[in-house]
Amino acid sequence: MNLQQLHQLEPCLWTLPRATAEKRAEVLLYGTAPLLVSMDDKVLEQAANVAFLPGVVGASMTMPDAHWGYGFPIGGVAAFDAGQGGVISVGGVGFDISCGIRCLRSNLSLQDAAPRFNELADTLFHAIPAGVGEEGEIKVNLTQIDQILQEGANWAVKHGYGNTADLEYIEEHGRVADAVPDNVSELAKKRQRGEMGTLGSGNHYLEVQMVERIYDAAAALAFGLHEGQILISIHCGSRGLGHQIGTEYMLILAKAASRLGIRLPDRELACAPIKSPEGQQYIGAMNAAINCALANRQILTHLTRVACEKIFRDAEFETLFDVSHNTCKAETHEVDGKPRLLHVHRKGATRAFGPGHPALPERYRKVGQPVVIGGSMGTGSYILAGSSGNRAFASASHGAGRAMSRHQALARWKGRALVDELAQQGILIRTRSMRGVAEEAPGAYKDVDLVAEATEQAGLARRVAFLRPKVCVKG
DNA sequence: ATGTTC
Repeated sequence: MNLQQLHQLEPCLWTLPRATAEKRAEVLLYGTAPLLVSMDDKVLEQAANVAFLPGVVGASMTMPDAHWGYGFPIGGVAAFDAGQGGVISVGGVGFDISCGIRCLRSNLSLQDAAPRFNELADTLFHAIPAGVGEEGEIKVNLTQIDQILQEGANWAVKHGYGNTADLEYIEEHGRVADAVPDNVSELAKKRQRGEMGTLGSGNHYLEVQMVERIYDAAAALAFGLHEGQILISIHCGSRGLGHQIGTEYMLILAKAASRLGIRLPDRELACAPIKSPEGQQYIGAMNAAINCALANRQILTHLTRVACEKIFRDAEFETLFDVSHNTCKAETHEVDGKPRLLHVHRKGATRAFGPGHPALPERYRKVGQPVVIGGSMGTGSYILAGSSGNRAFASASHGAGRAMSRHQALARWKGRALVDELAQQGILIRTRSMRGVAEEAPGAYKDVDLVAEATEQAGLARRVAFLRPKVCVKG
């Protein structure tokens, strides 16, 4: 991205100046100059396109890890006011609805665990179904799917996957309201029958990590983190069901936009007014998919515990938090001094409520919401805490963010060589797809350290801990 | 991201 066309407002905040006659909202890009320079021009173009959508409030924004996505940039945040013709967009949520990260903290130290990492890697690889279309041993029927879409992680706990303590540390306590299973097609539901408790593919993973560095002692204490501690992070989403909903509603919302005469700067921005029948229908289906993803991560949490207990008999894994980073949520935010109910699209962006937010579990309320920046394979991840100040409608970065396409990565790296290289660095990879590993090469991503640093400098969230990967089951 | 070109 060429920075000449931008105006720098702060060290980590940039804007695209408006032409006088132009009727669009502001465009705000969070990040350092080097991160922005490394981004494709498409990111700016897409963020500017979003600023033209009806009812956008404040600004169309991008996080420091942004990259080119379908319609909206990944790492994009935009809020809409239903009362002002605001829209809901499939591309603003993403196809992997409620993709996110479940983070578990353990009572194991690196010293305890390291001698058995090989065995742990094999056991987790065996216990966690991963790969495109891969099904697990758990089969559910369509009636049960409807219950899952309604009850989210609560359904999983009720059926023996994990415990009620987990629920307190999931966004919305594991279940979002206003899910409408009837708005989800039978095909979407059928695709999901064998995919509950599966990891999926692409950038999804299960990683065993060690807390290598603490940045904020008070927040680390609240989050139950200390140096040398073993954590497990599970990155996955709503699998076939969410993807099928995205595919179907892309068409439905495109037709609605055309029927209502909404002019789209890019056809990939298919959207409908929040108040329209199609908009409401999608919101009901999307919420159902969020519950599906929350249930999926809850089941995976259980499978992870069972696998770990085979190796470490006294191991305990508590849910630190579960963040979603592909959602649209109705939230109240203060705009020009007045509270307003807004539909906040976060696509490849994490909700990051600051200290004192009433939605946070009591244990974390003083320090802010745990935010996870999942790094690329083998580089490391960060846990942060939401900052006060409510910047970007309380949002933060979600990962390292791609720096090159999957295609480019395939041309440049070989999966087998990467696995060997990472093993030399003490990182054990288990995968069914060497092609997937090549696509996910660490070099195909931005530097996660720079993303985390910029996230903090931009005032979006503050760093609490750095996690070093040890074992990675790759989707 | 995705029963990876229904």
